[in-house]
Amino acid sequence: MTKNPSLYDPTSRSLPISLLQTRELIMEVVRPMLVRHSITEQQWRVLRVISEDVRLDASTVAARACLLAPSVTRIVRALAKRGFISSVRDVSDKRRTVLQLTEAGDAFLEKVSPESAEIFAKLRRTVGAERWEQLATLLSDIRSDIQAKDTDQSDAKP
Amino acid sequence: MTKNPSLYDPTSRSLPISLLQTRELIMEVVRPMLVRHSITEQQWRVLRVISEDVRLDASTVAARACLLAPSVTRIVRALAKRGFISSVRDVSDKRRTVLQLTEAGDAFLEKVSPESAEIFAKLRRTVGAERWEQLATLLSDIRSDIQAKDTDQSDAKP
DNA sequence: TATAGTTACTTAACTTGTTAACTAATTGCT
DNA sequence: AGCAATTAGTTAACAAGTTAAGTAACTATA
Repeated sequence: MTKNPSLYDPTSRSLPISLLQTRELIMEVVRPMLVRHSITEQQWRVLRVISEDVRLDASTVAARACLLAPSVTRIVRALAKRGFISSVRDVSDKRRTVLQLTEAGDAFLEKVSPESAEIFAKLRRTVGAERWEQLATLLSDIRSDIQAKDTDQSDAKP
Repeated sequence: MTKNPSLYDPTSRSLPISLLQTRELIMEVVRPMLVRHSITEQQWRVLRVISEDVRLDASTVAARACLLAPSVTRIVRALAKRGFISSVRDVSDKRRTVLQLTEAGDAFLEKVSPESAEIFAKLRRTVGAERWEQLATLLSDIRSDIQAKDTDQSDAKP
């Protein structure tokens, strides 16, 4: 043990660990569904992110799905091979890749949707709808705060 | 895009994605410190978890640090090699490995501590102490709820 | 007290993520 | 216009996580 344990938050209150543990607990419930549909967590995230916009470039998808560029390259290849997304070079900026959901990808999302909805509805009931919403809002607000601070120049080097 | 986008939460409110994004944003600030001290995220988690108890077996550490058993085997080997922890076979149950922080491990934690504290103090100010605490509490409560539900037998098969 | 079943951990093979170097395209500067 | 600097994405080498099988130790039961 540490001589001075108070130097750190208990891991149960350390935000990075806590966020991870909580996510893990939720994913334990969700994962069997993803396995049944032969899709990985990361592919699922990418699919969800792409479904939210008409057209999105690979970098944006990477940022929103919390993935690095090389991972996205691989995942995009896998999803395109399966026919769920199309990956086309941007005409106005030929460095960029434009990703779009295909009909098949859309159909897949709609097929999985009821199962997913049920799982999350159950979780939401377990946790309580109010707290569930509270957490979603808190996380979103906190992300804004940190990002705003990251972006501003108040502590940039002179 | 999906024909029926309302089937899913926007990824910005999907709890699994949101938890990941928020953690990632925090870790971006913390990671450089870990790199400076030549320790990986996972090793750091294990060290923190072990420091909280006098003696802990490998399985408990795995659960608390959100790691799988094979990963813990490797990480324990690395941390033991560096002299930060001791890994001894339990005398009363020879299947178990008892992990303990060494003097050197303790010293390491105390060396890194001020840097870590400063980083988190800054983050906490950015986010607001109240919201920071609110999030820690919410996450802890929600974990309890899900775990309680997992453990109870109300929906077990007959 | 055998022994079937379970638990704790390790090892091995495979799959993913990560870092760094590379290509191609675009932008900014002079 | 010309060229350095930046950006988007890929590839390749390596490190980490994951799954499955294996070993050793313990527990419950007949």
